[in-house]
Amino acid sequence: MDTNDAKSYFSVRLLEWYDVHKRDLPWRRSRNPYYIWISEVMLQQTRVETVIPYYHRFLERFPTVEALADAPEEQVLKAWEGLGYYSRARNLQAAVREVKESYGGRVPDSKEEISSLKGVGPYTAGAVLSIAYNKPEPAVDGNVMRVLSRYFLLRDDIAKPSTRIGIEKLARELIPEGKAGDFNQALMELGATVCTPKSPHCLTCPVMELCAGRLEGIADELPVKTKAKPPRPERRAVAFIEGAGEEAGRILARQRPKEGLLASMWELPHVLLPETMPEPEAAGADAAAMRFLREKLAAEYGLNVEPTEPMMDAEHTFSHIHWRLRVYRCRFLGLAEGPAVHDGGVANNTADDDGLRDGDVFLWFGEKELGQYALPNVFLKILKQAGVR
DNA sequence: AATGCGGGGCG
DNA sequence: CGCCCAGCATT
Repeated sequence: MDTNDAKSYFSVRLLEWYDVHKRDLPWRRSRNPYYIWISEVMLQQTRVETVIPYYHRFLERFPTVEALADAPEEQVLKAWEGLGYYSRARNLQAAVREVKESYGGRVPDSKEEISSLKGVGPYTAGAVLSIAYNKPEPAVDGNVMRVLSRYFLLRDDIAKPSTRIGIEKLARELIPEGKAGDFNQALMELGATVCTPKSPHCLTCPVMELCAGRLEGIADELPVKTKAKPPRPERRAVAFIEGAGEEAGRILARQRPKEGLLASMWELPHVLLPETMPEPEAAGADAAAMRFLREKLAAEYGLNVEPTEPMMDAEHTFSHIHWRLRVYRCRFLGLAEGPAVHDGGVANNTADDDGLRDGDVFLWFGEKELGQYALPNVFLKILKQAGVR
């Protein structure tokens, strides 16, 4: 069996299979490059079932390049709330604004131009060019690297950037004339539904007969991938601060800095507990944590509270940090006020170890604010469990 | 090349 | 409940 035979067999059988087995997905009902682009950005690191409701809501709110370009960033972030990797939303809007200004609102169809847009890397560029414009460009994501590693028995570590380059070259050679969009989607579809990471369904695979990984009996050991290092643990004390009088029933929230982790998102104020603090189970741990929380919030933000009792625990794992949160109910005493940065908010500028902050914004959160500003899922869950709405 | 950046699903 | 999934930007 010649390698070229294995290649053409793969492409032909895969396309036949896709024609019969492709899922009916919302973004497959259109060739609108803007729609395809939105779906591809949402699908980065995110599974299809999660994306579908976001995709519908996002396009309902921002139906065109123009609409998204002209929207306040705050609304875009809110529409992205819960999807994670929020820089995707920020980059997407920056890119769409560039498309409006420099390309007359038309999503560019050349590799160079589309790749120059913020948040558009090799995968997204190839996906939009092939699916929306049927250009013969590879679109290599994790699915594709897994499928091709198995079929061609590639033992290179897919965690290495150089491996992706090599697989892109291979994928480019596999694209049948005039069928780039369907072929790339077929490759990813196979990875998502048949050639799955664990216990692949080889017996229903359209290319099983010539799959080198299966024939060698090691399909489920491929692809080779070095493991990521485990997230560093952090324990944090969270302040649940209920308003009184005019602010009764509302909770004090803080907007995070414009850059870094969860940029610009809203959250309940919290502080990192030193590793020297006693474990939560230890006697006196809560008393120590509440004292630390009070002192740190005052020093860091000029926020004066009196923690009264532990309310609940929560956990949240990022790829690189693991948060163990303990939420403490607090009595609000006052906030040193600075110039208001956010409409209706209370801003406070304080110096800390890093120098002057760019302005800490606090805001009482009620139903209206919850519907308007974006919070990470972990804080949404805390508020929901506390009965705030 | 290594690291920062969320959230969800599965066995 | 521990483990796995993984594009793009920055450094």
